[in-house]
Amino acid sequence: MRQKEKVTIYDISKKLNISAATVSRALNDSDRVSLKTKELVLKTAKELNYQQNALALALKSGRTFNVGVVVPYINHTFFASVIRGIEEELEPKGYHVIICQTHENVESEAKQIKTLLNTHIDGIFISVSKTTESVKHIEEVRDEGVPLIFFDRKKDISGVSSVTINDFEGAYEATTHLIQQGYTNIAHIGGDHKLEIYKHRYDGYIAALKAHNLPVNDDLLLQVNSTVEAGIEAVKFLLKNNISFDAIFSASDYVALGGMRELRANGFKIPEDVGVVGFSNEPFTKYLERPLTTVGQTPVLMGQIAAQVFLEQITDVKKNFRVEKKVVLSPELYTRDTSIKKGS
Amino acid sequence: MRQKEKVTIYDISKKLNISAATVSRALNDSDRVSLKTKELVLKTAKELNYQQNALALALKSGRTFNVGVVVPYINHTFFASVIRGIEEELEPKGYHVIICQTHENVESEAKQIKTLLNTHIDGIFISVSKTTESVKHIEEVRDEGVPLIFFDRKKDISGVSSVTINDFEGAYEATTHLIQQGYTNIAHIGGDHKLEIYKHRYDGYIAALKAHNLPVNDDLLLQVNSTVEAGIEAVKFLLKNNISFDAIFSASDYVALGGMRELRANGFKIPEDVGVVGFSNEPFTKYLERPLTTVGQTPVLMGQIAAQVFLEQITDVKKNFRVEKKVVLSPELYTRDTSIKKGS
DNA sequence: ACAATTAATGTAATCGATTGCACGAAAATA
DNA sequence: TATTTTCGTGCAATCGATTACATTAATTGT
Repeated sequence: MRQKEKVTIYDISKKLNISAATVSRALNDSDRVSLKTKELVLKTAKELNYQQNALALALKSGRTFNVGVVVPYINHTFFASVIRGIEEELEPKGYHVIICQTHENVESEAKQIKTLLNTHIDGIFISVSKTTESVKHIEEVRDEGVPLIFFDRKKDISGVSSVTINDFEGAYEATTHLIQQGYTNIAHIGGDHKLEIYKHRYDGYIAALKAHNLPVNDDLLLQVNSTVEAGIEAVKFLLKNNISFDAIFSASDYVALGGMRELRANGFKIPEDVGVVGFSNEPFTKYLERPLTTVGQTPVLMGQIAAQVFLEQITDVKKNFRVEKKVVLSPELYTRDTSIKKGS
Repeated sequence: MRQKEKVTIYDISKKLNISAATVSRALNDSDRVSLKTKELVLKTAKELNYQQNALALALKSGRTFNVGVVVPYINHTFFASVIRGIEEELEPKGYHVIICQTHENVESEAKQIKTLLNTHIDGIFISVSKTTESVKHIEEVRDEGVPLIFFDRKKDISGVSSVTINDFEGAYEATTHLIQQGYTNIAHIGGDHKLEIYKHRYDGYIAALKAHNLPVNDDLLLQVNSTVEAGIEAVKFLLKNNISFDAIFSASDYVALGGMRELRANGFKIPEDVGVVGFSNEPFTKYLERPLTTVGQTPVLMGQIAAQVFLEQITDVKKNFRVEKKVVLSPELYTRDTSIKKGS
């Protein structure tokens, strides 16, 4: 019921009739303590089940061994997997991961960062929200000297490292794959270009068309939210306006799913009449009766690498210089049923 | 580059030529400070952009406003959603959530808890790993006087609160639904009974059969891991041994999915030849071309309630008594395509 | 006008660990 | 033997905020 009184170095020092300073030095294996006392201290520390008080240490040293991760939503598979990657890499080094979600809201994002800074975390990992335009709250982190690492969704801020996916390449490959399968009239249902990732996917799509001498048709370009419903609406819009197309490259698996629903509802066969490629390799894509071709992003790896960049960064900070490291991971196309024309 | 020097109450006290004690009292709105100084302090605090040092406060008060959440895997939708619920409830009260994953490994679980305790968190939420049998490491938390709340997967320990789903009821309803649809030969592919949840789901299944005067056939009872592959294997096993069945109630959506794959591969039609019901309402279940009937668990709500129980607990601890609160949430059956016989 | 309250502020200890400086004792050197 | 090193410890300040207790100043009552 009542708190067990914690054992401190003073308890050890009293028991052995030596000063707390010596105990501290012994526990830290300082070479200024005799072997005899060192062993004695270590022994009694074990006996009394001494646990170092992390708070006192943090107050003194300024390091908490806590890092913060800020994401739009933690129960989105992608972000949860990145967090897992970070956690797996940092946990063995004694770090704890504090997670925060912004619900795609800048104000929330700014507030979360503020409280994280106040909690004296040793570093921050962030994937910015869709609504983030001003980056003042992010620059503040950098200016306080706290290591900051962007992952997936970044902003261009000098002196900040980032780990991202090569969205351009992923989109280019996906589009090229559709072209090679014989599709020539490929629609692109993308997302808001305020987020770099969607801009890059768009660019990759355009580049692939041009590389294969296909015309770019503005009618085939849409920007929608990343939901099943938005996908349904997008395809409805295309059909209603009699815009003809024989394939869809979607910047979101959810949108692709919605789109396929609507296409089937209108009698279109996939992949015979319309080929479909999504983006993200969401877990559900491979469980569909007709598994969806999609671009995979290796989120766990992304988290691990972000963590490694952080670890490099803190040793650099000690040396009092800042490196700006930009890591770009290659995506992988998972070629599945929805984009393979029969007999080809 | 270099750390901005943090502003402390001493900076304020120097600037105003008053003692740090008065500053502290003013900031805490004590009634032992004159209104004049109070305003003055508040004003200069804002001017200097003073931020309370959470570490110093934690060291003094023993409260860190951090809580720990221990789950098997954080990128499983269910757990991620529970965490989200906890986070949403506690964040407005100034708490931070520290997450840890055990990878279904007791040793890891024990270690995580140990380091959490050492970080002086204010409470721990835990869903135990599959391999957890001894509960010493968990009792230690209770004995240290740290509020502890089980969610979903619990162990019976006196003096510890829990928030769970009524798995019995969920299984009972799912099975009853199949019976009402006209299925009479229902197999149950469950999980290891070491986890209470699987035992309860099994019990619910049995109870439903008995309530409808259906015989319990041991051949129709399997225990497997919660994976697609295990589902495939399970159905293969049933078919190979010529065990006839016209429905499957699975304790896992993944297993149900694998089972359906294998059934279709063998020419069975779902739901005409075999009805299928899963458990968990994983996101993918509703995106299947033939959406899966499944039992939903309201994980976000579970997290929120767990958080509320925690908040009650800490006020109780102050009053120096412990309440053991057991909250059991009702699951909800999502009736979808895989269990509705045509024309019925 | 003087004692008794009350109001406002200051002093110093505390939370637990770390660390520069100082001190005494033993060992090495002259 | 006298003197300088070296070695092991202890003292006390520090990190930043809180709070019991002490102290001073202002106010009230008689």
